[in-house]
Amino acid sequence: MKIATWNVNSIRSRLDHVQTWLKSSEVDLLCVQETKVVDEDFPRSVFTDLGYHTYISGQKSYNGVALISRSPLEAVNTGFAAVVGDEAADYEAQKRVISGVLNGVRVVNLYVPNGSDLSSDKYEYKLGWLGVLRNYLKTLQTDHAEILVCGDFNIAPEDRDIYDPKGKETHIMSSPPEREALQRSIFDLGFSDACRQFHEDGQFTWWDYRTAGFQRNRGWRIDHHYLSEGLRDRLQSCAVDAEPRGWEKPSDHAPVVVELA
DNA sequence: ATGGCGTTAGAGTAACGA
Repeated sequence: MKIATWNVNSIRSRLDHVQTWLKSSEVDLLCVQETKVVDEDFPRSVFTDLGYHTYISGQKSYNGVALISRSPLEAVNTGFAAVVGDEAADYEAQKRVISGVLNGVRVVNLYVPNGSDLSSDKYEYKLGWLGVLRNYLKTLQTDHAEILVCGDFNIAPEDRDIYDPKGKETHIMSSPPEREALQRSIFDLGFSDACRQFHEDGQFTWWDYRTAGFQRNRGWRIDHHYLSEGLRDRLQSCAVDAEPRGWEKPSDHAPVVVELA
């Protein structure tokens, strides 16, 4: 089965791209971030007409996540609080988490806060959010042997995931505290980076709209698939599809696809 | 050093993203 993650930067602005890409990529499940739309305005029928089941958690203007699946998903839930309860109360307003079970695999679709810059309140929010993520995933692990955590993490795990890492220790998405939080919330729980099973470097997933970032391949790898131990042996491929980034009026992110046996 | 581009909201800019 093929599972993709893609930050579309507004599902309504990217509707044509998402439809076109769904048809050509033939993924079983597409995990979308930054839908930027309240649930009642989500363009559901477009995907229903294409034969997909849609599960959404959105809000006005910002954030928003969705699961678009060929088969119905089981046990879908949204937000951290559905799993960890009151501890996540401060993080429920922003819609950044949706999860469902496909063929026995619990798939978690995340839109990790950006953080703005290191002196911002949003940076503290990002680190706090990642702390709750750890408990959320630990709790899921008690019920599910096989978990895939994917999404826009807004963190480049290592310097080789940035086109030019010079000076990036004070930069959002690559500062040491963010990387340490990723270590605690993902790698310390036994998850592994699907991309690293196939690629040593490159594989950028985001290029800045400004300064012709894509044309000059000034990219960052910040969208990821993380696999529980049992899924590692089933991983057939992990690849960025940079093509839609070159289309007219693109999202600034490209989709990343994993194939599991 | 700053802003650069794109989206949303909503009517001129401002917030936000990364």
